[in-house]
Amino acid sequence: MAQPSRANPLRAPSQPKARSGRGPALRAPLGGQNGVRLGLLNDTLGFHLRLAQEASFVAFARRSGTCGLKPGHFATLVVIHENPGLSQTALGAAVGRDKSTLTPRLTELEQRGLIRRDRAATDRRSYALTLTPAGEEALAALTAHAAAHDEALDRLVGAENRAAFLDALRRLIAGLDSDNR
Amino acid sequence: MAQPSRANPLRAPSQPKARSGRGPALRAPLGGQNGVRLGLLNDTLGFHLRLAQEASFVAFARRSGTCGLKPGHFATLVVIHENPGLSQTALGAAVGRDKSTLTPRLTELEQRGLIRRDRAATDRRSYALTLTPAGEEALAALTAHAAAHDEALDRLVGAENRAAFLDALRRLIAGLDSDNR
DNA sequence: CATGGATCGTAGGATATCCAACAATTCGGA
DNA sequence: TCCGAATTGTTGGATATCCTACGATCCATG
Repeated sequence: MAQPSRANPLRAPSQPKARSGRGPALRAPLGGQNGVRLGLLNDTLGFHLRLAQEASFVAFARRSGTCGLKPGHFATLVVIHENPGLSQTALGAAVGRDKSTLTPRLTELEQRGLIRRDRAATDRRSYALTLTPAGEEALAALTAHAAAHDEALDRLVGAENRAAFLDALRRLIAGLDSDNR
Repeated sequence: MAQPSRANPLRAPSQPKARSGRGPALRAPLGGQNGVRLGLLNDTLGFHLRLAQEASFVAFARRSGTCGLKPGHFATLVVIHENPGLSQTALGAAVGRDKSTLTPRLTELEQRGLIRRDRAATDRRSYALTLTPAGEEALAALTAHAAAHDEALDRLVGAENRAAFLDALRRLIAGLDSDNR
């Protein structure tokens, strides 16, 4: 049976129409606050995990973009800072990216003068990654953005829930990671 | 100052070496359980959100792959099932994907006979999406996988924490989404 | 000290995703 | 009624990511 399709909340978001046309396009509210029913999805951890992560990613990108660096660069710089001399493979394992994904990212960071890739003396296959002074500066700037970002997340999660929330995420990571290999 | 690099836990994961070489490659534990320090990342919601989401995605993909469908297909089918006749744009808004991303996905689902795209009578620009009987069957199979998956997530999060965890995710989605546009 | 298996970083191919631009269509005002 | 603005789905270009394959290198075992 075909939908009556009159005053049908399912057809198109049909925004209030008034927009001061700046930037890309207004995105419709996610998670089915449109009048679109999500059914099973409504009570599913996995789906909400995805939406929350993507929203967080975009929000962080908006902040960090002001200094010409994207979210992926942040984790990269932090880990190099914390572990000077580590290899690309080890870096990838730590930040959760394939080593082949890091190749162009590190090339770019090197060309921008933020990191150094020295051939490791003890193993000439690998590079020893370090931050340059400029890299440390960039990291400091990014760190400020990251702090502000995580504060925003904290406010949404609620300070009293933060620890439990983070623990739950850690359990998911540890538990699923052991499955995923 | 160059790293001494002897007994240096930062160089390479250097797995226990014994592997029964099957499948792709063993992935090193994420989240810096390698001996690699994560520094700031260690206490950051955003970073853990990303790792948890990706792990969940991969885990679900492994389940759903057994019936030839990927995670993205699940949300698509659920929402069409719940909202027969909706448009591609409305679907995209609900599942959090750009309409142009859905074009090839819907084309594929249509070719596999799982959905129908009828031109909407009232608006000939848009399609009215519905599930075919085969699509309903596929959805049923996927739903079983999804249920098992979310049970696995529930176990890791802890039944007593589930509601609070989900609420926190919802607050993040709602709060960040309003920023991200 | 040879040699085969493991590991390093890179290159290439495949996918998924976004945004911008487009033709077709709809809709709201003059 | 007519026209400009908005919307629909598609296309094309740009990224980010993964996996596989590869040459170079390392290392454990003979």
